[in-house]
Amino acid sequence: MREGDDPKDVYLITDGWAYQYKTLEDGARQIVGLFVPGDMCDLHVYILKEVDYSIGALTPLRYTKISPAEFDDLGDNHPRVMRALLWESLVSASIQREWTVNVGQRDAYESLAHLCCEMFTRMRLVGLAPENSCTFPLTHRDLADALGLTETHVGRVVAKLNASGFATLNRRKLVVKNVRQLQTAARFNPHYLHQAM
Amino acid sequence: MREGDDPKDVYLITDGWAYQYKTLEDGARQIVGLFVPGDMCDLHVYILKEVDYSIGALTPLRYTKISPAEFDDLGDNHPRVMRALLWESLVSASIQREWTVNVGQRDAYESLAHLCCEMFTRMRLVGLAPENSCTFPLTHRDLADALGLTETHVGRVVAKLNASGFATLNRRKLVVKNVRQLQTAARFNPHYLHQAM
DNA sequence: CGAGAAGTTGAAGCGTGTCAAATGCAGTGG
DNA sequence: CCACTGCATTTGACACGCTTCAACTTCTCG
Repeated sequence: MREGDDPKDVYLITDGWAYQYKTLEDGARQIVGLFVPGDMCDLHVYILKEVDYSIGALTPLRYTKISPAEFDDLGDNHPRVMRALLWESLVSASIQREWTVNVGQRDAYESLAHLCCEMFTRMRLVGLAPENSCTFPLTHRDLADALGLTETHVGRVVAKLNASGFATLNRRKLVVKNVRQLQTAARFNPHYLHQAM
Repeated sequence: MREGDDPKDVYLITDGWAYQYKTLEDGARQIVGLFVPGDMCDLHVYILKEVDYSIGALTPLRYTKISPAEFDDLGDNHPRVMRALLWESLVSASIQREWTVNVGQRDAYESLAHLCCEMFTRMRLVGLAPENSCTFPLTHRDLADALGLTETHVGRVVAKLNASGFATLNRRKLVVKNVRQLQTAARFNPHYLHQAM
C-alpha cells in the first residue's frame, strides 16, 4: 500500500510482520508503526479518501481482507466486534503517541530498549512469545528508521544492549533475559498498551 | 485531565489552545498534541478505561462537554455528525504520525518551521488566521517539549527563523511572511491534515 | 514599580551523524 | 560442496548539532 492510495478493504494480519512508514522528499524514511499478527491496518479507509502513509512487509505475510460490506454488517449486527475494532484503533493511536515520546525524549539506548519491550509485550499478548523470546525481523536499517537514528549508531546501541545482559537482538530474534531490568532501562510503562492484564 | 483519569465526557474546544502531553518518571515532558478551537479531546473515553496522557491549557479555555448520552444520540440519530467526529479522530491520528516524523527525521529548524506550518494551516481551516498571522501561545519551553529539544536550542532556532524572513514567532504571535518558502524549509506536505481544500 | 516568568547569550562537552572500509552471512548456481 | 553475490553488520576516525549550565536581559502583569 502506498501513500495516496485509496484502499478498499481493511487488512487483518494473521501471520508475519508489516511496517507503516512515511517518506520525505529527500528519501528519508520514518517508520511510524509495526504490525504483528492480530493487528489491523486499518480503519481509516472507510472515512478518509487517501492514506497518508505506506505499508510494507518485513516478512512473508498472511492476512485477511474485510470488505466494506462485511464491515457494515459488523457495525449493524455485531456491535461487540465493532467495539473491539474501535478499541484496536484507539490503542494504535495510543501506541503512536508513545512512539513520539520515544524519539523525542529517550536517548538511543533507552529508545531501542523501549521498542524491544513494546514488541515483546505485544507478541506475548497474541501468544507468539510463549517463552522469553520472539521473532524480531527488523534490520539495523529498519530500526534506524523507526527510532530516528542512523544505521551505524543503531549498530553501536544494539551491541550495548546485547552486552547489558537484559536482552539480545540477533539474527532476527529477540531474547529477553531480564524483563524487569530491561523495562527499567527503557523507562517502559506498559499502561499505554491498554492491555487487559 | 491527568494520565490515569477516566473522564466521562468528550470535550470540544470552542476558544483557546490546549496541549496533550506525557510525562516520564524523571519529569521529562513530551507534548504529543495541540488542540485549537474546533478540536476534540477526545473519543477514547467511551472505549478505553483510562487515558494514557494528560491535557493542560495554554491559554484561558472555553469548551463544551458532550455527555455519553448525547454521544449515543449522535450515533443513533445523526450519522453524518457521528461520521464527522470519527473523521476528526482519524485526522488527529494522522497528525500524530506526522509528529513522530517531525521529531524523528527533521532537524531542529525544519521541525520548528513544520510546526508553524501545521498550526497556521489548522488555524486557517477554522477561520482564526484570516490574514497572514495567528496567535501562537507556546513558550520556548513548550516548544522544546513538543519538538524534543531544549529551551536554549529552541531560542536559537526561533532566532534563525525570525531572521529567515519566512515567518516570525514573537510575543505569542506567529506571522507568516512567505508561506511557500516556509513550507519548503519545513518540508511540509499538508496532505496529512486531510483538509477538504 | 517590582517580581517572577520568559527569552538571550556564551562556552564547553557529548551523543549522534557522516563517511568509508572491512567482515560476516544467506541464498544461488555451478 | 564450494565460489559467488549482495545484503547486513561491525569498526574506526572525525565532525557537528544539540545539550548543559549559568549568568544576564527583557518582558509581563499585578
